Amino acid sequence: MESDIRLTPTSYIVLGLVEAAGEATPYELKKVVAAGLANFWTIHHAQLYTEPKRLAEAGFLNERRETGGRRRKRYTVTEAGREALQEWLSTPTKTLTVGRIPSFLKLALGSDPKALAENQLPAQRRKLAEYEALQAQLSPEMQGNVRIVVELGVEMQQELVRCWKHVAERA
Amino acid sequence: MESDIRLTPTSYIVLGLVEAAGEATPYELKKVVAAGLANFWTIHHAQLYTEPKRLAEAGFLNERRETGGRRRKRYTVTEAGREALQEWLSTPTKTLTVGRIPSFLKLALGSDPKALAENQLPAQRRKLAEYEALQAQLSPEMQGNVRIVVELGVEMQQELVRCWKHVAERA
DNA sequence: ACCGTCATGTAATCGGTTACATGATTCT
DNA sequence: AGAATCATGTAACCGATTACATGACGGT
Repeated sequence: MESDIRLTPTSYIVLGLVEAAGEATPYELKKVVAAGLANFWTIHHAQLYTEPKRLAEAGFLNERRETGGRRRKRYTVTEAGREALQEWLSTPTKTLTVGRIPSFLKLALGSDPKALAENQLPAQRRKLAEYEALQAQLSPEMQGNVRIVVELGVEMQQELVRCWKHVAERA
Repeated sequence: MESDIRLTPTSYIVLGLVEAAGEATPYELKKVVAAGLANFWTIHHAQLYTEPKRLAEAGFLNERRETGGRRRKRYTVTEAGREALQEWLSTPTKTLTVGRIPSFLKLALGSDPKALAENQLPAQRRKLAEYEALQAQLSPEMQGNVRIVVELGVEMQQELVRCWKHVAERA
């Protein structure tokens, strides 16, 4: 019950997903992540095993081991976990910038704008198409914020395409 | 001369900045970073000491120690370093998505959209104003890509503001 | 019964972050 | 001279990434 661990975004992802599922195994989390979150936040399957363990040791999750079959671990959030999550959810974020955009970094470090844009633009367009496809096949009665987040993701991708178009046009 | 280290974005930042400066000490790099790059890529001063050392050991930088005064280390890029940098600069990036956006993550994990937007929007607007101020005071004959990158940064920030406006309006 | 894939983890590594510590300059 | 700040690094920690390894299940 070392309750004083540092909670990272990964922690809140686990807390949030377990909370939403009611109860979950790491593998189930993995599938949920792959189904959407993975599109705008990298998270590796190993973390979905180590992080719940960490959170359980700190008292934010309950860990229960199955007795039969695969004897896998099932997690539920504790009261403390729910509180920590709610507190985080209701606090505005400190970092207000878009994260790291590798292609912009290349530009900043001296890439030839024209050449880079010519490579980047089509790739960026393909990615946008992917996102829009994802958005299209979202079941209409999909509840909650998922729809909104996907929409925002599409908007950001459109903006990226626009950015590279500008660079390309700048001759 | 262990030439087989992994080169991370941080590596290329160091290579690129040293290349641009011709020769530099970690502290000089720190100042250059603070002057611009820091706005869209986090990098800690400790890395500006450890990373050049790593790169020097791998043969991508030359390390020369001052004899007098502070006896600090001055770095220049080697031919190998220049090649590695150029190769990276001319390769299109694999990651085509905007990086991690913490506020979007909160939304995805169940934040109340309305409430979050009301907090996020003004903060996001302030950040945008900062960027625009930075852009305005960019000396007009500032060479190369710096101007472009700052411009793209502003565009992305504007997009973020638009995103949160949409969320807010969605009632 | 066997094989391939799905499922479930652990271990090792490594870069990024936080903390600490000390040596030069500059200012009063 | 002493204080404050600037400059220069090292050390410890820790989370994220990569690799490895094994067990269960479904199909043939």
